Amino acid sequence: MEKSSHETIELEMAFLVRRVTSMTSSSKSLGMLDRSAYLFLHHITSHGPAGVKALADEFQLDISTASRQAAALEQKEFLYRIPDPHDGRAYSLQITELGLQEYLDYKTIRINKMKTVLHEWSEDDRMKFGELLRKFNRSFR
Amino acid sequence: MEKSSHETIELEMAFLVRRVTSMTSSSKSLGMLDRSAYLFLHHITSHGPAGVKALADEFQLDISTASRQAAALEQKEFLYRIPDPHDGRAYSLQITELGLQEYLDYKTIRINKMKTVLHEWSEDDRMKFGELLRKFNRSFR
DNA sequence: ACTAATTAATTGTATTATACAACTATATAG
DNA sequence: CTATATAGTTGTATAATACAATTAATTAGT
Repeated sequence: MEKSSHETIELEMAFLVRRVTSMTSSSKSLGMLDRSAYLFLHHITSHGPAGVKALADEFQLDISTASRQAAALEQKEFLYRIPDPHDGRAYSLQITELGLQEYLDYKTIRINKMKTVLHEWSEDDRMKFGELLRKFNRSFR
Repeated sequence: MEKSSHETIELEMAFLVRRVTSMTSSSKSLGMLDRSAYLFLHHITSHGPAGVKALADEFQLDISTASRQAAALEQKEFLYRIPDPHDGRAYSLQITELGLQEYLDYKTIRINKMKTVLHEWSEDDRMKFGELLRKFNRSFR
């Protein structure tokens, strides 16, 4: 009996998460950015400043988790906060020069890892894979 | 400037891991299997009994982590161990009826989740996605 | 206008997955 | 037959997460 496409995706997804997790945790030793930190910096870099709530929503994290991540990034001086002029409770998190530098450096490392892993693939397959991954992520929201 | 395929994959991969992690952690409340447990049961179910070392290698986990996972599964009576007749240090982990049941139940839940997420996709895209995910995972080893 | 309900964020606490290091017991090689 | 390697366990630490309680500010209902 052949595996259905759903079945294959379901299984390979479990594998994938394990593999990617192990890949990122091995490089963590060298003060690397963790996954959420990377996503935060990416989001702020490409969509502009955001508050803790917005980041939590975007990444389906509990607000408390997002708050701690933001605090950690602020403490490392990768982000700084300015109070929202219209709402005394809220802050806007902005990226610092140092944060941007760190983000770009880490991104380069990640892209190079991908290049290594995918160097034998056809450009066609790589494009298709990227496209389907994006589509899959969008299907989730 | 267009994103390169590597760049797209790199970014979407970070998203994906976050999404999938959040999906599985939300269902965890109901005594669901965690990711590694699921992978262990899958592996033993489809490749036969295995020792802690083999499982650790297969999933690129530290042996201590694999040992604890195995112990947890044994404690829940999803696995049982029999001593290796040729090596007094080693054990072979086998799946119990209960473990198999749990594995199959959880698998069904996961597949159904995938069906929900992917119901608007063409079967072509689903097949291609599954295929590329498998290929990606194999590229990693 | 004033109390009630809502919201943004933080902090306390617990859990889980993980790694690394130290250790035990067995097996294999010089 | 000693020295080294291997399978597995246990101690300890860390990171990412969620949930609950709390604080301070905003918005809505009467």
